[in-house]
Formats: sequence, C-alpha cells, structure tokens
Amino acid sequence: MNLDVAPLKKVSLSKQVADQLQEAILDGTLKADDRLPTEEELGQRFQVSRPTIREALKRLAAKNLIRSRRGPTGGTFVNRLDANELSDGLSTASTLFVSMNDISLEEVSSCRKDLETLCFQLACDNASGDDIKNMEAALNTQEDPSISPEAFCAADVQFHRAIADATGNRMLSFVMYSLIEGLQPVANMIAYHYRAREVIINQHQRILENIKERDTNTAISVLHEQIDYLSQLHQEAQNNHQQKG
Amino acid sequence: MNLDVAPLKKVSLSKQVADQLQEAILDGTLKADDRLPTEEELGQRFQVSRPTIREALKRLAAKNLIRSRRGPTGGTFVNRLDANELSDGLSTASTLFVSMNDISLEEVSSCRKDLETLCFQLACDNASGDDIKNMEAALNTQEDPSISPEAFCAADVQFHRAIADATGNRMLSFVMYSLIEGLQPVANMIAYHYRAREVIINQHQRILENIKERDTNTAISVLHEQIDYLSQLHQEAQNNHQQKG
DNA sequence: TATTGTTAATTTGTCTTACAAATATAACTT
DNA sequence: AAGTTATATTTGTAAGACAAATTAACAATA
Repeated sequence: MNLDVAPLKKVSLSKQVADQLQEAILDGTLKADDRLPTEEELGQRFQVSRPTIREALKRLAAKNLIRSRRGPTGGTFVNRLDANELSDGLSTASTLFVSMNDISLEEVSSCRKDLETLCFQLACDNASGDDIKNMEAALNTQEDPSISPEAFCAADVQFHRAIADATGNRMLSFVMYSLIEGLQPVANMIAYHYRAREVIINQHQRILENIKERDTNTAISVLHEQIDYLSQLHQEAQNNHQQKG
Repeated sequence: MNLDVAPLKKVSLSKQVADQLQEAILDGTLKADDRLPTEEELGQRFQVSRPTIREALKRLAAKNLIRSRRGPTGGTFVNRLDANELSDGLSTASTLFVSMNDISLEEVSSCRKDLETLCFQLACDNASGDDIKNMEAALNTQEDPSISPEAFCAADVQFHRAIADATGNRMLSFVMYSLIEGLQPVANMIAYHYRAREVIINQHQRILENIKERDTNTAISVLHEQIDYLSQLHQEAQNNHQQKG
C-alpha cells in the first residue's frame, strides 16, 4: 500500500478567515478605509462564531492592516499604510532577527555601511530642497543639549531617514527604514553619553554640509567615520558589561 | 481657550496583554521554545478572561512569534525564527507598501538593481562551496521544463536568495529577502512565459558561471541585463493590459 | 432659536460557560 | 509483551449575555 496521502493541513478557522480577508486587502478587493461588515455579519458569511471572527480580526490588527472603532458609525476599517506604520512591523522583525540569530554587530554595521553608502551617493545627486530642510530640522533638534535621550535618539532616526528619503527611491527608503529602526537599540545607548552626542552632532553637521555641496566622497567618508565610531563605542560598552557581569 | 488635552488612549485589554508578552519575548525573558502558561493560567495572571487571552495570542501568532499545539504536552510556545519565517511578514509588508503607495516598477527595479549589485560584489568575494551548491540546486530545478510556473517561480526566489546568502552577511540577506519576496508578483508573471523561462535560465547559468570564476564585473553585467529584461517584459505586459481594458 | 440634556440604537470589547478536537499518558485487555 | 482503550490535559470553537463607547435623534430649557 503505497498511496500518497493528502496533505491534511488542518488550519484553524480563525487563520483561514484571516488569510481570506488579508488576501482581499492585498489584491485590492478591500481598499483603504473600506468598512468591513460587522463581526456578526462576518460570522454569518463565513459560517463561524463571533469569537472566531474576532481572533481572525486580531491577527490582521496585529499587522496593522485594520483598525476598529465602537459605536454606530464604528466598525472595522482597512488601514491606509505608509512607510512609517509598516516599518513598525519591520523593526520588530529585524530586532528579533538580530537577537534570535546572534547576528554580530559587525554584520549589522557593515550592512548598514554598504547600504547607507549607496543612499549617500543617490542623495547627493537627488536631494531636493525639502529633503535638505528635513535633515536640518532633525539636526536642529539634536543640537539642543536639553532634550531627553529618547528625543535625541528619535531625531537621530529622523536624520538618517531624511537621507534615505532624499534618494528619491521610495522602495530603497522603505528598506532603509527597517535597518535604521533595527539599530535603534544601539543608537539609544549612544544617546545617554553626552560626549558621544557632541561627536554625532558634529558628524551630522559635516554630512549635511557635504550633501548640500554635492560632495559625495567627503560625505561618505564622514558616514564611515560615524559608523566605525558607533561600532567602537558599542564594542567598548559590551566589554565593560562583560567585565561587570 | 487654547489647552492641549491629553491623548486619552484606551488600549484594549487584549492588546495590552499582547504587548506585554511580545516585550517579554523581545527582551529575552521568554526564550525560543519556552512554553507559556496555559490560556487559563494566563487569564488568571492577567486577570482577564480566556477569550481575551486568546485574542492576544492570535496577535502574536500573526507575527509568527508563537505557535500552539493541543493536548497534554501541548500549549503555546515561543517560536525560533529564521529569516525564512520572518520573510512572510516582510513580503506582505513590502507588497502592501508597493501597492498602496503606487510605487512604480521603475523604483523597485532600480532599488533591486543597486542592492543586488552590492550582493554580487560580496558574493563573488565570499561565496563558499555550499553557497555555490545552493545556486546550482535552484538552477537545476529551473532547468526542468516540466515544472509548474509556481515551482519555477519558487526556484527563482531560491536562486536569488542563495546569492544573498553567499554575501556572508546575514543582515544583508535578511534585507534582500524582503526585496526578493516583494517582487514575487513580477517573477510570477514571467514564469508563465516559456520563452521568458529560457532567457532567465540562460542568464542564471551565466551568473553562476561568473560567480564561480569570481568574475565580478561580468556577473554584474548579466544581472543588469536580467533586471532590464524583466522591467521591459513587465512594461509590455502592462501596456497590453491597458489596451485590453 | 440655540444650546443643553436625555434616550435609544449600534457596534466593538469582554466575560462566562460549555463542548469539540487533538494528543500524550496510563491503565487495561488479549 | 503488544496493542487497545480509557482518561486527562490543552487548545479550538460556539453561544449568549452584558459592558462600554459613540453617534443620532429627540426633548427640554433658557
């Protein structure tokens, strides 16, 4: 008896419902801001109970695909997603990826170096006036010594994002967002050292200046200086931590 | 009257539970393959009902952070995630990003060209024997003319992933996975044209050959040839589609 | 009339209880 | 001893009820 038995995949109902709804969102059947039927109505259509529908909706909510509101005009709506909101999922994904796979800082750092170098080349060619203004705004925020470490860190992210946006390629921006977000923990650590703040600010000033003057090579050399500096700081912090523990 | 009122966010219980559990997973309190308490026990700890716990767990399940099994030795476990599993979320994210933001093929294509060029440079330097074998395996699959379009497409993804892995930088691999997955729809279309299959296979053969011989420049030139070819095919398909509609 | 207060209706959020399905362990039977 | 059958445990699903939020319509009042 040599029969190949059927796959027999028993996928839970809530997952099947979630997959079908996600499919509808991805292929455009459900567009942004569309309102889904009520949970009860969905239950009738799929022939499952309301808790099952709700578990399915929570799966989609976790991916930021939908939002819910109570009340007569409430209900469940399809989210319009921009890079910022999508990058939330990406950043947890890359954080997880780094931590669970023991990715060394060296790998992350060299990846960022390569990709951001590419961004600098494109940004020097394509940066618009608005892009420059965004960088300036982020830098101005960082230059205020009274801001909190969190705010400094956020402004740091904003600065690098502005450069990614300045490439003019939104797909590249999107990819870079996940990298920048994924390195937040490192940036976070730096923000607590006032000495480091000064160094970072100085580097950003020089980067901005060189991008303005379209001096690609100098801008890139400062970038490399910064990434190496961050690597080194992070390495020292780890060593200290190991000695203490 | 110019008062800034507080945000007043009332986060649902299931989301709060999900966030707390995710936090525990991210910071390492819950490690891979750890078993969570049963749903009932979780309910007691958080002082909420089982359905609420379940909705929270479904949120995490949607992100592939946990898995569940029934039975005495069953329960809910923390997932050990590799790039493959994480790429599921990434691919939907990039697919969504492209479709909801009207990202042109030109942008995606040029982003992939730049990033994959970088990969080729690193791969030519660092590709190991295993990496070469992975590429050969994918190519062998594609060379069988009897395989389905889906299988051809999957093998195509596998080939490009193998190149990304050959860079030796797992962070870069991870980033590339999202790009490769995000372009699945285009690859999918190609797979249905037998004429195109031959072209793709021929290009892959030459790419593999040049990576083996560490001829970076030639390998890259073939890559660019392929990306341009795909762009062109896609453009033609779109034009045909518009004429028909 | 215009503003305020009240009520009702709708929809998601949560709880309770119950049973079904899967699965490993232990007990039992042949 | 081997296989079979109970049994306990845990997630999956269901149904019904009530709470909370929010809008709309209506009534009351100045």
